[in-house]
Amino acid sequence: MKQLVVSLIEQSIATLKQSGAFDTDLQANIQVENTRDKQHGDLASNVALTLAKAARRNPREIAQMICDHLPAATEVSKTEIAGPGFINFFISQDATATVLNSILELGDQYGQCQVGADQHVQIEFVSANPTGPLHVGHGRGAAYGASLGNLLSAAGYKVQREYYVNDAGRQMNILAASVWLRYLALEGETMPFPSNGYQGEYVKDIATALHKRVGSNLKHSAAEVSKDLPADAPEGDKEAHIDAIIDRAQQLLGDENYQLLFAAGLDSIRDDIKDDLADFNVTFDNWFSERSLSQEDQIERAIKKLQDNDHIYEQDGALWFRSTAFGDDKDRVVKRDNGQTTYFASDIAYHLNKFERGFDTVINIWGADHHGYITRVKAALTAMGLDAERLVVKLVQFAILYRGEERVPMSTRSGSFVTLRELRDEVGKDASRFFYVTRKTEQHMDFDLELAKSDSKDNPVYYIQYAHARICTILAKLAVEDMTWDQTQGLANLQLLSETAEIDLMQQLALYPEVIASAALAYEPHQVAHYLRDLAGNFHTYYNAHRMKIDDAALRNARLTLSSATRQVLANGLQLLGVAAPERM
RNA sequence: CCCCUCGUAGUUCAAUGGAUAGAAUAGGGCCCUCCUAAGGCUUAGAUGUAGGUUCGAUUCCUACCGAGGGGACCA
Repeated sequence: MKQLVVSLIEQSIATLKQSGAFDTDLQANIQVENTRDKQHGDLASNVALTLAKAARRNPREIAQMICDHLPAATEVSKTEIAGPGFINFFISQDATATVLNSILELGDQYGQCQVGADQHVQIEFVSANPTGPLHVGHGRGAAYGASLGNLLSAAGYKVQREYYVNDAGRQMNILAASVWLRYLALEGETMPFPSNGYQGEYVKDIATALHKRVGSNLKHSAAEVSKDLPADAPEGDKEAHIDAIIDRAQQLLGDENYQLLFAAGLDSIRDDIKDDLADFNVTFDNWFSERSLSQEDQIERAIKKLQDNDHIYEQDGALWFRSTAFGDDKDRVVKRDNGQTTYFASDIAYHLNKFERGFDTVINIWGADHHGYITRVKAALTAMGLDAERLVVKLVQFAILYRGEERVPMSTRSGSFVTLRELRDEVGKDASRFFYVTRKTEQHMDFDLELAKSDSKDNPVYYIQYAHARICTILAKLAVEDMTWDQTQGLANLQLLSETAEIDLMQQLALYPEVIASAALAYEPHQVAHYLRDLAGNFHTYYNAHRMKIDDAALRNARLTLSSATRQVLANGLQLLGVAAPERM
């Protein structure tokens, strides 16, 4: 419809140029937008305002000229000039109602579009360290990434969803050591738990499972383990203390048994995260192991690539990437003087790997605490001869948790956090998903657990689901009143849908494909959430004002057809957000 | 000190540079002999401060104030 109006305006301007009223070289940038206020018609263009300067006339005069020369179109019932020079278009009821044909024909495909043009996009998100269960802080990134993936798919992109498993770093060794100490305790070998170890109950659970499986095979005496360890905090250095325990574990257990221990922690937590996310309706196509990078020499290869391009230098025994040449604040170490590559080096290799897999666009969803990495990662990509523009980093601001007035402190290490699982149990999957994804990612958000738990009516997701369920119930209970719904008859009688509420609802339904395209291009699923809220509101208003189960068969069929189309769009939108569309509530 | 994000009704959030800044909740007042009142109607209420860019700024730029997060040969 927008396209039609644009072309009408184009034709009018062309006519005016031919008649000499406008200069032939006048360039018109024709924008047509949906009006916010129905008094301004259905579509509006500001073209006259933008032409005012070039044409040296006042905007209202130009608008009048354009209106006078618009070709006739049955879809447009009326045009008006308003305000400073807007041209408002009123769309006929007939043209509006045709959207119901599309919706019912396309079903769950309605709203899909091809703005993605089959481009391959990878979305990497969550990627939390597998050192403990996900907490509510991860929930936002999970909800956003999953919804974005669905949205981009609907918009015609080929999407791969990936989780980067940080299974290579020191934190994983700390986890292994933590599991070991809990395991030893089960064997009666107790020693003080390191202040820097992972203290959560889940570590004990992993130890218990491990103990059940391997018996005493990993046992060493507490005296042996704790002999000559550097002091823990507060007297000593907690980092040196935990590192010494890790070294001790590797010495005493040997490589094979240490790997067994390590894998027990990693596998258990990764599987748990996988289940946790699946229950949150978040699934991945690929779980990418950081360790696979070093096993396949990809890190060395990435560093070599930077070296070949002359962006690496040696200083103080370490290898540095000259990222300042690409706008970074300081140069970054990729290989330490002890020969170990840094986390950043893994990141470079990982991103090189991603681009080598042939994605047109690579999207990283990162927590706001990672913003400092954007510049350096993009610098590395550029230095390796890749187009850094193809890496899109979306930062997700933290959700600040409240319990009523009180702020909930969050810390993984101390084990004092609200897990995502607890949130789901308390608030519910649908409400949590919707709550997270209703805000745009840049917005800092307050998450009040008390509010979310205590009274679920405060959450608009139920309002939308309720609209869906209402329609389902109406259709399901027709038989009780000896009534039928004939969709073909309904579509043949769409001209009967002339109430304001009906026209508003149809117009809202017609907007859905635009919302999908717009939300996808902006990477903003929250647009869909807000749209659904509005759509549900339109339906509730309609429902309260007019009856659908009525004796007049023609009108009944038409109204039920409209309701059914509304149900379809609500279901399609909720599906994108990973929220259920219940048939009754 | 430097960098990033954000400041909009009492509260939680919207608003491709456009017309009278929208919802939801909380507060006033109404609507179930009627398809689900988890609903509807109605009323009241907001752009942190100061400049700039222009026909027009919540939106773009600068400074300041306030909130959150970064600034390792840690991951």
